[in-house]
Amino acid sequence: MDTLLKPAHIDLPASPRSGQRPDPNHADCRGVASVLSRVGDKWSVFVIMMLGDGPKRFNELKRMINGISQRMLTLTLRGLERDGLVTRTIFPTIPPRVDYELTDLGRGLSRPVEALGKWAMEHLAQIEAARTRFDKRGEH
Amino acid sequence: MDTLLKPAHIDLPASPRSGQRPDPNHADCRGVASVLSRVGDKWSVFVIMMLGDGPKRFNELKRMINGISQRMLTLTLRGLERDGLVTRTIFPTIPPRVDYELTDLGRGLSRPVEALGKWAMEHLAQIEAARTRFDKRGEH
DNA sequence: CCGCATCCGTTCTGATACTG
DNA sequence: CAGTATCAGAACGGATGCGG
Repeated sequence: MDTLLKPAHIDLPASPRSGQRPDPNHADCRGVASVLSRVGDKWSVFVIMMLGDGPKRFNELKRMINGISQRMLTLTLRGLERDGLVTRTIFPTIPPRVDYELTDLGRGLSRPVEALGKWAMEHLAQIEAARTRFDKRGEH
Repeated sequence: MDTLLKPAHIDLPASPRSGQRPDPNHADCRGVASVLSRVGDKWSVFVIMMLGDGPKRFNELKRMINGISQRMLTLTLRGLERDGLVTRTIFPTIPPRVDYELTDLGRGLSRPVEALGKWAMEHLAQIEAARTRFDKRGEH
């Protein structure tokens, strides 16, 4: 079990040398980063959104997201489970069935996440326009 | 200028085979993903937050974030600039001075982002507890 | 049906050194 | 001070095959 499905996450970039003196204001930045990188994870956001509707099965999620590979979905779900954002319920039937559902914590997170998603959809055009403009200028 | 400071971003995972039939509901997921991955970018969130206070200089930002390397800060700022979220103002003085500031678009984004950051800080303890618990069980 | 493990290419990151 | 170039190591991500 050496390589496992390496979650890796980010945990902490490990606080820098002791010689440094970050503003106390930003002392918690590292910790926050580890939470945000879960959210920032491309797939996590989608999974959280999909699960906002209610519990889903593995392949149901896979189908909904559709661009995701099995591996990444497994990894994402594990990460979410690890962080206490989703629960994993196994029904030892044949064939097996596994349901994923948001915890209260996860449901709380889904609100800001959906706000972000909403914003993203509304301003998508503007951003893409800006991107195109920028790229055109850059290609000197 | 071959390797440059490769931005790479994500742009689009490129939509899958045409044989697939994702719910129309998720047709725009890909586009949203490219926006979210900017937000999800560990550093982007911090930069946006820092800039929420007002314009900042390059090294000022570097100092505030403190875990970031010069390279990553440059990359992050470029990406943000590309997306039309921040402006870059150069003062051709000696020594040179460059100010970064949120655009209106960026300021709009900073609201949901800060909500997310706020949530992250408030629930950090719960998440870390869940993580520890999970890891302890995993280390069979 | 659910999910773990391995191979293996691609991408990201940090450290360092060099310009204007 | 602000930024670029380069390189080597780490992490990510997908495809495939196996097992409960």
